[in-house]
Amino acid sequence: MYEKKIPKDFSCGMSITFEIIGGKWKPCLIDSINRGVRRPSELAKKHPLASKRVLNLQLKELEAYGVVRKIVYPVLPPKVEYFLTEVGESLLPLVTMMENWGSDFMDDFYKSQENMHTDPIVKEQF
Amino acid sequence: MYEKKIPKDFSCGMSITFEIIGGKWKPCLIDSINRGVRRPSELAKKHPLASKRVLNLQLKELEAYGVVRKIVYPVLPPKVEYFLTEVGESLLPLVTMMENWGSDFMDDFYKSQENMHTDPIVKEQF
DNA sequence: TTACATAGGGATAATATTATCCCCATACCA
DNA sequence: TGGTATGGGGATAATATTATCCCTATGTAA
Repeated sequence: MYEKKIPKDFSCGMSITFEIIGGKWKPCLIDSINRGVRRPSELAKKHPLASKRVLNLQLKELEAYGVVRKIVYPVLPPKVEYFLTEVGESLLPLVTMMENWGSDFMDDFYKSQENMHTDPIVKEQF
Repeated sequence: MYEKKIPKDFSCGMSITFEIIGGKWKPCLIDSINRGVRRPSELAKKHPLASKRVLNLQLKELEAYGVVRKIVYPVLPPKVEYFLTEVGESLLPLVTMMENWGSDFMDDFYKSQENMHTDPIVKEQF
């Protein structure tokens, strides 16, 4: 965490939603925790492309916003588990919908990447 | 546009969805265009907090991905209109859902910002 | 002793995104 | 001539986000 210098405008719902799930790995974390992957080490194995550092940071934010709850067992070696709160569960339909839309759009997406520079339509008459 | 150096991983739908609507003003633009605000100058007036520069950039990306279609009328002063494509319209339920979720969560959100540093739960017995 | 597993975070570098400012072109109007 | 409206973008600065590396702590097992 560091101090933000550009004040964020949270007047519309969209900006809040993005603040909550806008991190690179947050939706993945929510999904994984929901599927029963609860411990940090397990989450790290599940997302090898993400550094542990970032996963920790994003879990911390999710916890701060009440999306996940963290349970620390006072044992050694340490044991920690994350669970979705009610708020976190209420995000699941949204996360699912975003995942599904992206999957459906995937084919078009790759095509649009090929011809990235198409000319705009110019209407000659109107 | 500039060359990205960290290759993005578009293997899951979520990452694609974020690529499409992940910009700061993209959901706002999609929503506004859907509501009939089609011309760049109108969009700029509707979103005074955004610089025209960024709006242009994000409109360009939306166009490149086939979310909006740009129509240029060859007149002076210039006239341009943006419309949602089918793909763009298919995003509307998602955008609406994100907006609604954020609005519903808004109260909790402000509370969670007040006590941002809560202690994690420590289970003494398990 | 050494290594391992576990969870966490400091310090810094790299990259990505957005903000700011200022310029272009052109028809019209006063 | 000078100002206005319109759409667009270059150059650069500021900020935000993520990546990399490496260190802490501790009980257990080899």
